[in-house]
Amino acid sequence: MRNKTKLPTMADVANLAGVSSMTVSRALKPDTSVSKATREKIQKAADELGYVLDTRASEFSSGKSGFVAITIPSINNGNFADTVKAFSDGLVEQDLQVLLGYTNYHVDREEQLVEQLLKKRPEAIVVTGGMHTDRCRLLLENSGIPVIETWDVPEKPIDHVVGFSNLQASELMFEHFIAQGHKKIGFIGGDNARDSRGRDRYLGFCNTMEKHGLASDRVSFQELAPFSMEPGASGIQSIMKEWPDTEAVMCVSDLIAFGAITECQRMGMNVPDDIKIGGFGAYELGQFLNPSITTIDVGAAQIGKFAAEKIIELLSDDGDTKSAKIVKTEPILIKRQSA
Amino acid sequence: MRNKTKLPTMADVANLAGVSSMTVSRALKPDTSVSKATREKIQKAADELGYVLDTRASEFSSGKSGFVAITIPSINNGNFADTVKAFSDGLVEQDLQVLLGYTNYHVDREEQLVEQLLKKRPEAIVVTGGMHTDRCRLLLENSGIPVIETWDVPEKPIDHVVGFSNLQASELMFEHFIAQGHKKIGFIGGDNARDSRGRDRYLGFCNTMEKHGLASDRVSFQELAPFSMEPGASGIQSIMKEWPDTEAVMCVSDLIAFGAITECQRMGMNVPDDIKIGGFGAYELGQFLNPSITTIDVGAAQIGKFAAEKIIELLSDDGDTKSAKIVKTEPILIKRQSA
DNA sequence: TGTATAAATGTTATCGATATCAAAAGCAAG
DNA sequence: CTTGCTTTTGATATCGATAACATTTATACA
Repeated sequence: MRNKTKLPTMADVANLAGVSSMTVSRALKPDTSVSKATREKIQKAADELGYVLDTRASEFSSGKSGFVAITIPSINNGNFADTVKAFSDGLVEQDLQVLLGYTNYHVDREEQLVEQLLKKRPEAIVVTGGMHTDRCRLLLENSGIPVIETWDVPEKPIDHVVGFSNLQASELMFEHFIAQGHKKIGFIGGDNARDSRGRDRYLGFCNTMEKHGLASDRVSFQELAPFSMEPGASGIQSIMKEWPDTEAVMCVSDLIAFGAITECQRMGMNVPDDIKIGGFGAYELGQFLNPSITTIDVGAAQIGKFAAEKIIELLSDDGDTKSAKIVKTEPILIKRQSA
Repeated sequence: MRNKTKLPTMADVANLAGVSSMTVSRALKPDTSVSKATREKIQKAADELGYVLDTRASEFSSGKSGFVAITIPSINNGNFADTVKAFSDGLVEQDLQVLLGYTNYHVDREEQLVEQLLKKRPEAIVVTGGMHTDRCRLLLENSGIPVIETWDVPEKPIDHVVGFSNLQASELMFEHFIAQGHKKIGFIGGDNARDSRGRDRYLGFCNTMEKHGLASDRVSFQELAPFSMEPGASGIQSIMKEWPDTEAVMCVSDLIAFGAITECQRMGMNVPDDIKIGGFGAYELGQFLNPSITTIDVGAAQIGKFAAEKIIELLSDDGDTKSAKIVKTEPILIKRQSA
């Protein structure tokens, strides 16, 4: 049955234990001066009433919310999940909880989300990427809390950054293709307007090709920004149809690469003998597929870990923070079978 | 620079706009009686100050927290991510936010998490599975809010349930194997002590085998409960080493099946010609792998959707709720290439 | 034993928004 | 222009915990 009666409050516990509510407040948190006997008495009373602290009141009163916010483009993406996991693991000890929101690769949704999150007065906020609406930027700038942009190195950072250059990262793959003697190279991407990191990877393609005097027209952009596998299949189909002599293709993520490789197999092509396919993100599945996927490891977990460390430092900030505002992680090429 | 000055409050906005803070409060939410002129004046003042509502104060004052809590075993799992996504999509319109926590398949961690979440006074809570510590159960029972257990049909539900029988679901696969004439059938699972849903799938194996007078000893349990692919590879290796004539194996999840299938390929075996491998969960990657993975679709998204609908109904509850306390989804076998 | 100091507990004011009730302003109809 | 109604706005108390300060009790040491 739905219990409509009011939940017990601290005052109820105080009454039952025969102390003041202030003493209850102290007894319920560690490292506060309450005698052992009193603490036990209060704990007993609290248990008896089934008392659970109301953090809404607590947060309101103390002015601290006890959590940090993080926004990611998609919840259903192993890379971002790794970042979030490392991030939250890094904050557990500080008694900081993580409030997670996902933007579905839409800046408008991000703006809405950031506003919602800020209303809850987090102690810091982490966002993915450096592309925001003007209002979102303003909200973040005026929030009065540390802001960390991740997974990218924006030209004009709002505050702190933990990320890497998606452009340089993708160049690693194309240099790898070119070093193997390939010239007819393609790229399968997503919606560049919505996903600036994907766009930068594409720009890495263009740059590298240009640098080596090669054409950069073998490109297929698939609609879906929430990366999944199907666009990889369609993407490779359309590239092979238009440019059947393509030698190597990089996909904007490993999931796309997965779709592309398995589609190649269904079309009777051998990867890597007939065509080389590279991915991005070092997803677990890339290790196990036959052929295993050559990819770029961007250190997704590391980003989360660094962001957590940064936040801990910023929140415990006695005086001025010494560490760099911009922390760069180093993407590396993981050479496997597919390319 | 870190802005240490206090953020503007509603009173500041009221001052600037020349009205009372109560009027500001009303102007900032829809469907409340404020004249158009006043509302615009207030909106202008709020924008000018960069005012963002403090929901901590708001929640505290109104007694409503505006969010619901959900716990899942692992953040890094497409199935649960689907449930969470559908769940949060279903609640967006109600202005209910979702606070997500993951238990890492540990009931102790779940207890801790549930307590943390309840402290924030959610308006409802959704947990995965029916296995809880005694204290966790008690906390949930005394919480005074709707509780929904999902992904399972517990024998003694706490309150509401949206789930399915993992035991019956896995039987579908074994009946499928047996209908094809196979007798030497195996199972690759995880840590049954921690994952009761995995254990039920194993029990489905035992039941079906027994029912048909077949042995159920071809089993490998891998340590990792946060399912990933590697255990599939080790699992199939150990089964094939001990029982080389095994004809069909079901894996406790598609990710395990993925690891098993690709490992078979590396060992030079053909799936499904040499051995049949089934999965569980209908993950996207199973559709694209060659061979595509025969699996059980449990309707992960549907579970989230139903849970959201239930919560909306329960929270808007004028009188007594009419709908069933227990909602069962219907797992189905998806026949593909691997089995 | 008495004084100094530390530890334990209590009192009061307060955080910022909102519920509730009260008052003022706007408006229609006679 | 006045009565009676609706719409809009305001004043005040309040949610439950905690910060800050005040007081009492315990402990140490001369």
